[in-house]
Amino acid sequence: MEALIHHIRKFVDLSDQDIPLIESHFQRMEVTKKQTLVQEGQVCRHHYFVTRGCIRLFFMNEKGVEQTTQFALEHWWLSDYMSFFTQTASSFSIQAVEKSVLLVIDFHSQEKLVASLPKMEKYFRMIYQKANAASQLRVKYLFGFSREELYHNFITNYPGFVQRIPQYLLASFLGFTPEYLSELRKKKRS
Amino acid sequence: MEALIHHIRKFVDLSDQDIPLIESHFQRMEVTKKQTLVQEGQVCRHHYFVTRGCIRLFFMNEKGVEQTTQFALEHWWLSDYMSFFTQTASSFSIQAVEKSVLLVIDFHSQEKLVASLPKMEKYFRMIYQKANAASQLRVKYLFGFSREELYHNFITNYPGFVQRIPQYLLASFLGFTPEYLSELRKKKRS
DNA sequence: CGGTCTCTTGACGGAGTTCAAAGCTAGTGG
DNA sequence: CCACTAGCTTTGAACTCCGTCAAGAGACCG
Repeated sequence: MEALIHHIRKFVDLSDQDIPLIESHFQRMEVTKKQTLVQEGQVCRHHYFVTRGCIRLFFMNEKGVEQTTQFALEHWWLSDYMSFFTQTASSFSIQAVEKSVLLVIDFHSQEKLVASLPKMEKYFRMIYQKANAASQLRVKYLFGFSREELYHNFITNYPGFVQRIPQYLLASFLGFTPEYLSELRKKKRS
Repeated sequence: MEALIHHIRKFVDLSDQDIPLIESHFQRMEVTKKQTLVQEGQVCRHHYFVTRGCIRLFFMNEKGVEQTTQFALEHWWLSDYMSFFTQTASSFSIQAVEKSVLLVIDFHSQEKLVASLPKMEKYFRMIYQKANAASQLRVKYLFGFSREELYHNFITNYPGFVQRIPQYLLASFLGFTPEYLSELRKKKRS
């Protein structure tokens, strides 16, 4: 839980008595590699905070291939926000990429928490604002760069992360096939 | 201003004395077609609420072609959130697509407003949450559909909007060339 | 060590781009 | 209110990036 409290304190001031109140709304959860947290079509009931490990958001495209759209590493939040917010069927699945430790909060607990503690309302407002900013830039990269450039950007910006995940997930995240990724790697070497 | 108040009331309850306080933080602004509100490289100082008309977010790609990433119609919010939130150089431009009426609020006014009126903290939290949900779905569509499918989805989901904007903006938004859009339209007719 | 999952290689094809040129439309000023 | 022009849209040909398919080589796990 300390990781979460520390993260919240980057955005708002918490008094010591706020902490148990916040913690009481979350549950700690350990998941194994490839464990599914949410299945496309079900309601995404939780908002996930990654304490350790890595999870991903993905969907199945028309050809039956998994398309990853987001990763969440340590100290990132993730959910299918449409499903979470409206409590309707999810259009994504969520799965652990590695053995991970998560803190989870369900929709009603989150609403109760922000209602009872305005600091948390502010915290989530800021988290969402940041996520929004990141999405806008993501879309800019997707439109502004060729797949080859996306690959080069990614490996230079997140060299450590590239080590952690299999190639096929990276290809899926960048929006191309493992075969083409392999070709790019070869090109780079020579 | 009524449009904004009405919009806020869809998310939170406002008392009558809240209204002048809220209104005092905004400025009304009329812009002509193609008027630039923010130039890529400058700080995006405002958050824009569209009362009437349409504005867009775009950037210049390496080939010198404008790439539109978002439109905002009546009752939508728009900004370069990274620039707005951190008050650093923007990586997008914002321009009016048509003659429009906007309500604008600068970063410090918005922070003051949400600090003085917790309802507005909640309102913006919800606005950002919705925007987030929309972004996730947007990325899903971008990855999951071919450009031709994106085009068909768009014209069936937003038939009225297609009438309002020039073809080349639609092409830019969907991520392909006006030439290819022209080809798709021809294909559709026959 | 055997089997399954992951990564690599290469040939081929097709969706979408680029370039250039001509036709069309709409806004502007006279 | 018309005429002119700049900007938008259409066409078509050549080209390119990247997907598909199929087959082989590693790598990892029981």
